Amino acid sequence: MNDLPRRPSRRLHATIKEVAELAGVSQMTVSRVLNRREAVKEATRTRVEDAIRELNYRPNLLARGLAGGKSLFIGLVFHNPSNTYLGELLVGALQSCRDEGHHLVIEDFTSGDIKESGPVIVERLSGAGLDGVIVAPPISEDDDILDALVAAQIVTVLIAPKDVSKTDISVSIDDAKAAEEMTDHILDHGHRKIGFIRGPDNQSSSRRRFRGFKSAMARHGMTIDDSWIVRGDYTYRSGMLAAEALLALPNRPTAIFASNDDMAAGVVASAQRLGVKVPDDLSVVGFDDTMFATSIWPQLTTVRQPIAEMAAESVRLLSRHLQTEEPKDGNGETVPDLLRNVVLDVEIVTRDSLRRI
Amino acid sequence: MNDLPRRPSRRLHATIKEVAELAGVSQMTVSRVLNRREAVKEATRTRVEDAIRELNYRPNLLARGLAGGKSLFIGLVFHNPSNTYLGELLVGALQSCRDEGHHLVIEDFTSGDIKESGPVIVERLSGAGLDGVIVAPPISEDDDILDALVAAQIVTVLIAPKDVSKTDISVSIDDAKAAEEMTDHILDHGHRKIGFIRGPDNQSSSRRRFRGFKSAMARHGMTIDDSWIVRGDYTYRSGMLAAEALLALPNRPTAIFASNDDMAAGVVASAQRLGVKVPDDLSVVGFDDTMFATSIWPQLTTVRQPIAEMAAESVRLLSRHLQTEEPKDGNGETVPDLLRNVVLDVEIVTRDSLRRI
DNA sequence: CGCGCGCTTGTTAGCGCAAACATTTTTTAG
DNA sequence: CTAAAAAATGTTTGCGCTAACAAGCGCGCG
Repeated sequence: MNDLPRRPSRRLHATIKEVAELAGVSQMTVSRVLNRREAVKEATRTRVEDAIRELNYRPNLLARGLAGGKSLFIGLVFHNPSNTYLGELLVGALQSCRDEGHHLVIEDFTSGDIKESGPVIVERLSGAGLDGVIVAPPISEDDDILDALVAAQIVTVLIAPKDVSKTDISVSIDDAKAAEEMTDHILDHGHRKIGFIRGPDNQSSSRRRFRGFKSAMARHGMTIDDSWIVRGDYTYRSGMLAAEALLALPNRPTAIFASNDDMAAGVVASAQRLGVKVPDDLSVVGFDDTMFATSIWPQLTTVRQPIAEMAAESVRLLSRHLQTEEPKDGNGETVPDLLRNVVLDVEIVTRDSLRRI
Repeated sequence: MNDLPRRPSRRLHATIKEVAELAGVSQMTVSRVLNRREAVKEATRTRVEDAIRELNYRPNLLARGLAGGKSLFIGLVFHNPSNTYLGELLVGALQSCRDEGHHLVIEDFTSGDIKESGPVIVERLSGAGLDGVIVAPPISEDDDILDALVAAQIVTVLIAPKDVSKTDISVSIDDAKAAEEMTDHILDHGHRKIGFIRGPDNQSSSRRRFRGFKSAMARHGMTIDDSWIVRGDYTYRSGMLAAEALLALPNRPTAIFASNDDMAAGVVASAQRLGVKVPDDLSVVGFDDTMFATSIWPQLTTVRQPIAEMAAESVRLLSRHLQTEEPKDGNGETVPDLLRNVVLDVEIVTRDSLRRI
């Protein structure tokens, strides 16, 4: 009868208190070790770290958040992203949120009309009690919404914004440089006749990718045949159409650089339909490394955007700014040189759709 | 000069204390109203609810979790899902987590070898201090891992499991029925010669879909020509290959039912390559309604799986079980008739790849 | 040699909420 | 109409952690 402990399903996790006891220090010291912001003597720190390891201690995020006073809620705002993109975004953001002790609140504005939703979005966000928001494209390109966000004094991190100003916080990749590298890559494979499928002009990434292509070509002293530049709109269908146009040319390109994977997939489909073998008769490369790239056959050589990493970095940036930006009433203590605009590296992934000639 | 509002970034959120004051009751009473488990007089409840509304009070999840002793962390376990699937899964789960006051912890086992990871996965999960986990396919079909989970006494909800036993908690769709309906749908469009592309045999969904197809055909008194049944493996490439086989047949089908969208997309690509127009010369339908369905051209008529809803429901189920299943010492109070196996409805979405003949 | 200063560590006081127990009010029964 | 049970509400306590301040310690300098 004595065998009923009062707490049957008690937390198996050690608390900071137990760590403190084992290490022979106060809880506060343990907390300091955990948060690495204040000085702790090397010997003490080691002792504490050993105790942490021994007890397999993991701080309780709830308690930490509560005590710290920060509500720790971060919003992730998006509008009709591809599921692919969203999946990666979420994984990255979530990962980072865990590390930083934040909570992700999903704010999907897909249903609404993006035009009208500036104020609506802002209202919903500020009503949600969020400490800050991360804005994914294409909302991150929408001036109206951005203005509204600024006006509402919501700390905001933009992913792949139209242009980085000093006023905003952002994470992006260097589309132009990436496109340049990919163009170099194609040229390295011996191609000289390279077709390019542009994206829609209203997306800044699209413009930057085209610019990168042009400058690589220029750098190599190649002239660009205007008929080899076709405009698409980032859809599969537009890729198909563009490929039909390109392949109907008397002097047709040996390689096509589509500015995203959807269009590249469309190109491959069109080529196959027209009896043009990829990559034997035609090389095709894309951009983004979405699921399309590996789902179709042949798999696409493309540029991998570190979407998850961008999201993770956004959370980190936001977190840091949230911690510092507490306006201390009047005392306009300027935030030091906090990173505001991070540009992440991009990588060319080689698969089967580009061949050396 | 109407200067700065008092506290620029001070907690905009009311606390339970303020609500209590406004309603003229104790904090505890407010808490009771919020948690609806104990008796509160109608009049009091109304007063409290008014106060809550007036102050726009929202309970602090952190504090609630801390005080309640439940850590509220739910794990979502997956292995190499398509990003599409993952995106939907996450959105649904996250949504529901918010409603239920849980926190989602992403556990991605993509990197590891699924074969060997049974114990590893379990260890990582129990080490993470999770209260329960949701297991997405294909892990939810892996007996070893499931057994390990059961042995470790981790409360688990399976999404689309191999088969629903009385012992587990699951959310699934009725693949067979969905396939049956889609087959009816194709037949309704006048097709009599219907090719079917099976998925891999080791995935139970694949088998169920095939079964559904067969029973619909049988119900309509149609005999199935064996040469019209081709095996694929759920990949685009296998869809292409299958279509080539099917279209090379002397008496070829007028419609092809691929058991997922990836293969359906492959079929469309192959057909186009062979000069067979979709949907004019050949109708194609898929299953899942992934991003492929709308990305390619023509867009696929397919069966939409409510993935987000399944994830959301999983969280709800788990939450309910977590609340009830607290082993109350000896007193084996059986959980009442808690829902254990939920089957969600599926919907046929009509787009452009199926045509009436 | 003593004061003060910087470095390191400890102490105290909650964060917002719900569990456990205490108290008051209402209902029921005799 | 009163005692006891039941229902409704209040009080206290502490979840695990960190902020803010206090205290101990060693050191250099006048």
